[in-house]
Amino acid sequence: MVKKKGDLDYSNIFEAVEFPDAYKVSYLANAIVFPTYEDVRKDFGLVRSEYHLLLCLAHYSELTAQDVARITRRPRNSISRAVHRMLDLGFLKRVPDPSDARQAKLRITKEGKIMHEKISKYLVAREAEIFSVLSESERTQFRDLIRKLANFASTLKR
Amino acid sequence: MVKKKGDLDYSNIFEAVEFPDAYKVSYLANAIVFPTYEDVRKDFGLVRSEYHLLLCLAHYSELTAQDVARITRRPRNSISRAVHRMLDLGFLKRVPDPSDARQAKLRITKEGKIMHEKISKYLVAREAEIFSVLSESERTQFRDLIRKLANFASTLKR
DNA sequence: ACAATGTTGTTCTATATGGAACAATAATTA
DNA sequence: TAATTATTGTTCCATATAGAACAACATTGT
Repeated sequence: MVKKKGDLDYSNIFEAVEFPDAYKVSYLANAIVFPTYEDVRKDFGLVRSEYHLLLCLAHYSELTAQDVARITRRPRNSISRAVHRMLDLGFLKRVPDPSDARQAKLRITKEGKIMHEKISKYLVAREAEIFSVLSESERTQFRDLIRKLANFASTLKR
Repeated sequence: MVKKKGDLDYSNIFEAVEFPDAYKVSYLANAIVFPTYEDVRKDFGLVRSEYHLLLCLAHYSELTAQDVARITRRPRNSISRAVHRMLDLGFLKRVPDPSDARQAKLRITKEGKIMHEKISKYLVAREAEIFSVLSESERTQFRDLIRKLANFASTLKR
């Protein structure tokens, strides 16, 4: 019996690696999160920062670019670039802040909301697919744990 | 009492978003995984694909570039580039496969192992820091759940 | 045996990315 | 008030990234 290519068990490394939990989070990022951003880019024409901007402004009525950078933990310049593109696309509007001339308040437009809903629908379906492997109670457990981790991560210095 | 900048609760979005679990996985990737790759680049001089290569070959004695791409879910060309740089750096050696002239078997060198151990040590400490927010039993729970998700993700078509 | 199809590793190219430096403005401190 | 320090948003730049096409070779099917 000849050893075929597919016989190599690629998932051994999940347990062998010295930091197995962090590795699997990283693996999920590579296997799911980033391909998903790529899908959004291909299907909806928005890159990661642009979508993040839309997402934030769909949930907070008014934010500065800096706020978005903090919320999403992305670099300011990426968000800055994204703001310009989203303004051009008509998904955002921007008004200077009279009380602080350095910054400008961003709001989502009607068109932006529509785009956000389309993308959300896709991402909700994708989430359902990924988490279908967990039972209801497992999913509840996971939700609690990932919440703790995310909340903790949000307190780390940048 | 004036509302200060820091008062905005940036983590509201964790619960408000339409796909809260997937969002938090993505957030962890942005907040932790990718900054960690960045640290590795700055402190050890290896980019993501290069480190992945080292990691895989520290755990599997012999792999092709394609194997590494599959294991890590990264594009082949990224791995290809990484292979050349790692050969130059003396962290890898490569021997053509006599039974298949298309491919070559990769192995880690002594120097590569030393580098891998240094990086691992850093990553183990980082993992400990991140997961310190969970109790022992929570961590066990999380390990089981993330294992299921990662194993499932590894079955998804690329 | 031969054609069609698939696989491996590579180069080329276009784009996304984030650090660094910057100007404008605001906040803090002497 | 004046000087220093911090913040915002921006541009510039160097690099990481992944798709696409490719040549070489292997496999499959007829």
